[in-house]
Amino acid sequence: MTHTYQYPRAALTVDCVVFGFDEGDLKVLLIQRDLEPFSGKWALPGGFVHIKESLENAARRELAEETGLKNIFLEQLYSFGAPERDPREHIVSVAYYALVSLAEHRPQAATDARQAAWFNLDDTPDLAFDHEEILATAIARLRGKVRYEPIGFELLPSRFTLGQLQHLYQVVLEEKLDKRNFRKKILGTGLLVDTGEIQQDVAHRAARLYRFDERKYQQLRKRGFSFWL
Amino acid sequence: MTHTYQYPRAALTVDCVVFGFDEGDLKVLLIQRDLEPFSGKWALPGGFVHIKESLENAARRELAEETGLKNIFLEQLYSFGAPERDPREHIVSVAYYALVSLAEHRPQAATDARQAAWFNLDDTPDLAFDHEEILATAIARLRGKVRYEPIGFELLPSRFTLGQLQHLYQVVLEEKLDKRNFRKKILGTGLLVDTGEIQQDVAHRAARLYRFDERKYQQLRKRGFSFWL
DNA sequence: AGTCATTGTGTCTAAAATACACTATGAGTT
DNA sequence: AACTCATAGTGTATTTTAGACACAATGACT
Repeated sequence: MTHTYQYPRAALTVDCVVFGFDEGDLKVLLIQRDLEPFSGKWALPGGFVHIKESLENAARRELAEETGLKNIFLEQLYSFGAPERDPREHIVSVAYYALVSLAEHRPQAATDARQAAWFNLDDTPDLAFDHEEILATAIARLRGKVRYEPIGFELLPSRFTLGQLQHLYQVVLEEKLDKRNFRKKILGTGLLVDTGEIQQDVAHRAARLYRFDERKYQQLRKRGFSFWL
Repeated sequence: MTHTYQYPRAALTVDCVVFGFDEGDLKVLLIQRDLEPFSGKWALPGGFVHIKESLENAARRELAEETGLKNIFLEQLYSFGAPERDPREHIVSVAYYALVSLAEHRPQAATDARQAAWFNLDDTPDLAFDHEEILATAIARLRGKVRYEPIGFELLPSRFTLGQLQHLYQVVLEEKLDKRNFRKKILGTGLLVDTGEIQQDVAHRAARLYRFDERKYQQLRKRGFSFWL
């Protein structure tokens, strides 16, 4: 069955930049294309938006189909519509970015045949289409946003140590932070709750585990509080 | 002539939230629709994206056609794609926001037959489609961005007084600012150049006219400087 | 000469950011 | 048992930045 319109229409896709954090490095999830164009090249997970499907739903559906990831933090990034961005025809892509904790969303066996793999951010292969530009835009957004919204927690397991949190911020912001000042500031927000538990199986003094108090953050935010780092 | 595709496609539009500032108030430019759906209702200027046209070009073309505005500050805002946002069919809209100085882009005789008018932000009519949501998103973006990027200048004439600038910030941020502290901070950035001229035709002491030093800002920005207010 | 609206200017105080170094813990090694 | 190693955990003094605050200067208009 075919569909006919009076004027030509661009096709519409979604692409997702999935960031993962894993004791040490910030990574991005890529899939290897098995179809033309750019068959064999690495690309961001994504695909065509179905008719009568919201953009965010399309992004979540494609993520689930191509990478198995569900119920994760996902936010719209930017829309890319340069006419020559796809060699076939004019395809407009609405990009999203997602944050996951690698500890809680394990090795990502792609549910579908395509190969999916995590790449260190400073060691990514050449990407298909304009996906390098999309990735660069996503990195810039993550760096900018992590300072004034508590989204960094999405990259950590639900219980984490202050050391892990500081390390995450150092990797994302690409700058060294002072331990005492960092702890003072982050605990000063009152948004971290000491779970009473401590780290297990580490070859050094075990640290306390904290969790982020989402409820409290939402309450404070309504009253004009803003998160800063 | 018609165009046929294997799968149904959503249509693609752009919509523009044009903010104008005029000695006193922040306004938004709306047009009155002359076609169904929502004929007679006010709406954001915008229209269908042509095939092989970039999104930003489409926004600039529609702005020129519907409002006569050209060569203005324009930035992508967000994409709206809820399936029921247009009663006819699934139409995805990429929204942009624009900033103009009303002093330099005068009363806006719409070039095309449609009526265009500036509305005070706290006195806007009911809008067609989901344009109220788009407008709210644009206001939030403007408020957020004005603090850490020097985009406020786009709303003023190229030469302006510190009083006008302070007033603009007060209106956008909806808070009162201390005159001496404001001047100290804004002059402290080194990004304002005293043109040596002074205001004409005012019924009180005439103020110095400044201009924003765009070149210097771009240089500083490369070296990691960030604008704060 | 006086009124009016707005410009333009400096200091003191409070708050926040930054710099900085040692002891504590517990696993692993000898 | 003693030692090494890696990381956790803690406080103060200094510098920087933000915020409060009041009055004289200008120039058009009456």
